[in-house]
Amino acid sequence: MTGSTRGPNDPRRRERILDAALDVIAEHGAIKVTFRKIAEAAGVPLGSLTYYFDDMQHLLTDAFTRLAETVSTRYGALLEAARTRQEAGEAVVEIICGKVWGTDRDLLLSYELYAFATRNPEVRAVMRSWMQASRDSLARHFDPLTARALDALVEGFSIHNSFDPRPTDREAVAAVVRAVVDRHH
Amino acid sequence: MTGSTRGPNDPRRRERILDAALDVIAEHGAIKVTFRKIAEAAGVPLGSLTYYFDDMQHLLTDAFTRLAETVSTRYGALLEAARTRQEAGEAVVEIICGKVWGTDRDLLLSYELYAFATRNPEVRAVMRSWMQASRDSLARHFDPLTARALDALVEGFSIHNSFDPRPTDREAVAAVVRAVVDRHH
Amino acid sequence: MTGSTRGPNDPRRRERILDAALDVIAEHGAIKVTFRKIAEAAGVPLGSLTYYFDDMQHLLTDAFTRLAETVSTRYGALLEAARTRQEAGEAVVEIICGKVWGTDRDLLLSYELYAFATRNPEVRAVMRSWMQASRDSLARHFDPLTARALDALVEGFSIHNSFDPRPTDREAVAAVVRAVVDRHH
Amino acid sequence: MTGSTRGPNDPRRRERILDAALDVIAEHGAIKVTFRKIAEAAGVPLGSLTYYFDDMQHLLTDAFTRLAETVSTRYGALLEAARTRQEAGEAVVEIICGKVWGTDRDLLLSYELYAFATRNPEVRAVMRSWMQASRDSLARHFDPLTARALDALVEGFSIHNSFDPRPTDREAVAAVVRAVVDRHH
DNA sequence: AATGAATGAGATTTCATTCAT
DNA sequence: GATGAATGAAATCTCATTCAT
Repeated sequence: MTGSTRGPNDPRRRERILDAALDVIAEHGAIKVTFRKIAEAAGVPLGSLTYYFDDMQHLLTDAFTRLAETVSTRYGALLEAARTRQEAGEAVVEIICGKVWGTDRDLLLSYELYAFATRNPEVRAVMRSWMQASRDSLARHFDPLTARALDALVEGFSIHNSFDPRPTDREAVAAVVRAVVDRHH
Repeated sequence: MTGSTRGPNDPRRRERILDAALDVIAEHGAIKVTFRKIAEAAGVPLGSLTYYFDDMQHLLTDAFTRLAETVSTRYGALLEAARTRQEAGEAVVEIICGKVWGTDRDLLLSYELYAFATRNPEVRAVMRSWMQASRDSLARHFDPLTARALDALVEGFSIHNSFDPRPTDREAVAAVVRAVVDRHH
Repeated sequence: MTGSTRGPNDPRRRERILDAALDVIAEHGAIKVTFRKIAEAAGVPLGSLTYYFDDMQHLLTDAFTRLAETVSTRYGALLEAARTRQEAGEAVVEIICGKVWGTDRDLLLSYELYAFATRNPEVRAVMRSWMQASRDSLARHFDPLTARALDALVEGFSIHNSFDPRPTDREAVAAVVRAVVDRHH
Repeated sequence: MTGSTRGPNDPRRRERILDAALDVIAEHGAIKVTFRKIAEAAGVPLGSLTYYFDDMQHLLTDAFTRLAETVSTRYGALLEAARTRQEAGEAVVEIICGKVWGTDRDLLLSYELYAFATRNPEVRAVMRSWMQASRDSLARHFDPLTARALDALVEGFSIHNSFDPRPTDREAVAAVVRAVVDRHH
């Protein structure tokens, strides 16, 4: 009996439940999440959900919090790695056009997250931290307004591209980013 | 004999139900929509919901379609009204900072809309028309890429501002818009 | 405007509704009959059902009555046509093995009929007339008990054959019928 | 602590529900079965019906399967008990005229069963086993065709007698059975 | 006479949550 | 600590029937 992945003493179970919840939301939509579906997706007994989480509201809060933190971390890592303005600008383009955030799954989940956060102060706070963190990262290379503008571009282009049958390509996105970055000149 | 509340003469009932559905979503979130809440909000008997709509899925599809069309129309009107590049740029700023779209209600509904559209081809198609229409309006004054960039800015700034305790102010937004608009100079 | 098959002044509409009701029962089972399905099958407006019939109970009563009469007539015609004991015996075999009654549809409907008749004195009376009529026909060639026995054989073999992957064939049935007919010898 | 009416210890509940379902069908007809009536008859909470059975269709399938098995067992027991041709013939008469199967309740249920089985392969299979089993029992004393003929007589006489104000009496039935049994002589 | 839009009553079904073990 | 059988409350949905036209 090695450290099994289930049964009593399963330290990762809580996290697996949250990930499963996000999977279920991604697959069926928050509108159709049920305990049963989450339990099944997580491979845990039904009863353990209400054992770990007081109720669905708390479970979703934690799940969306986890999502925001995960995405924020990935997003931040790319920006932090940039050493120059040039690299920072390229990182922004990469975030928009690459698969950093632009995964269909993550984007879809972010819509659900925004909707949920609007009604949930706790999650809203996490989102704000994320927003602040990404701006701070950008602010190491750009002035505050440019940081905000780039952040807005990431958001807007990502969403529109995901619905667009002919998304704005990397070259074009880069041109817009350059214009915003060089706007004082 | 004014429009009675009963009998076969209530031509606007269908629309009233859809508006009520959006109200309920705005108030409680799509995650908590129920027929009962919608019926109450619309002031119609419960049974009439499934008389007008095959099931909840169809009702929501029609409601979100209506939302997309409404918002698109309002959005488009502002852009169409612009006679010069200058005015078009100001319209973009107005859309971001004014109450055209930025209503908390509409913004919140748009998150739910995006989430719903991701799973619903019919609604997705309406969203694409909307996106195309707003780009076409902008394209009367700007080149295609600038149109896309402005559209992305509207989306991104609106969302971020709605979550931001200290939103980017009108002056700052205008500066960014100018940079994008004048990016060739 | 020739004598159209629908619209006002449609003398056959009542019968078409009853036939449609039987079709619906045959297709979905009495357990799932609805006014809407019947109206659709009959090609008549929904409202005409309750115009012609007080309620579902009455409609079904009339439909099953019609069924019993139809089947009884067809059944009786074959027996009446027989001129000799020999022919009467052959008619019985034909009823069992041919498609006189043994249609899957009619047999299925007869189960529903029996179930319905058990609770409905009016329909039960029709069924009794039918039973009496077929015995009377048989009694022109056979003594009363033989008539009853043949009637029972028709019932029993028809039912069992319909469920039997390898039904009793015509030759075998004929042998049994002969044994019953000739039982005094 | 006897078997309590609540909590996880009610091993016979599933069967009680099925019996209650048959009771309700016998009383009101399959056409009017509802979860509520069954739950009341079984003395269980409404929610437990869909806990034990996916939906009404499954519940009825199981109930009719149970019916077919019960009746088949009782029917079979009488035939198995027969030691001689003579006794087997008497058992057949007893089945027709006695209260083995001829109960109004069981007969009525069998009409509903036949109707249901026609649409339900699972139940149809159970019915076939039953038919086969009773023929096999008879075949221990009679040739295969005689077995089929007796089986048909049981079916036919039982049904007709149940609708007949003056049913065929035991003596008469016995005479017919004898004729079939002795048909080679 | 005939219709079909409309609805209320009730059906099925779902599911978060409880709680005995 | 952990479970899953069980249930009540409420959801969705169906449909016979009514009734204005």
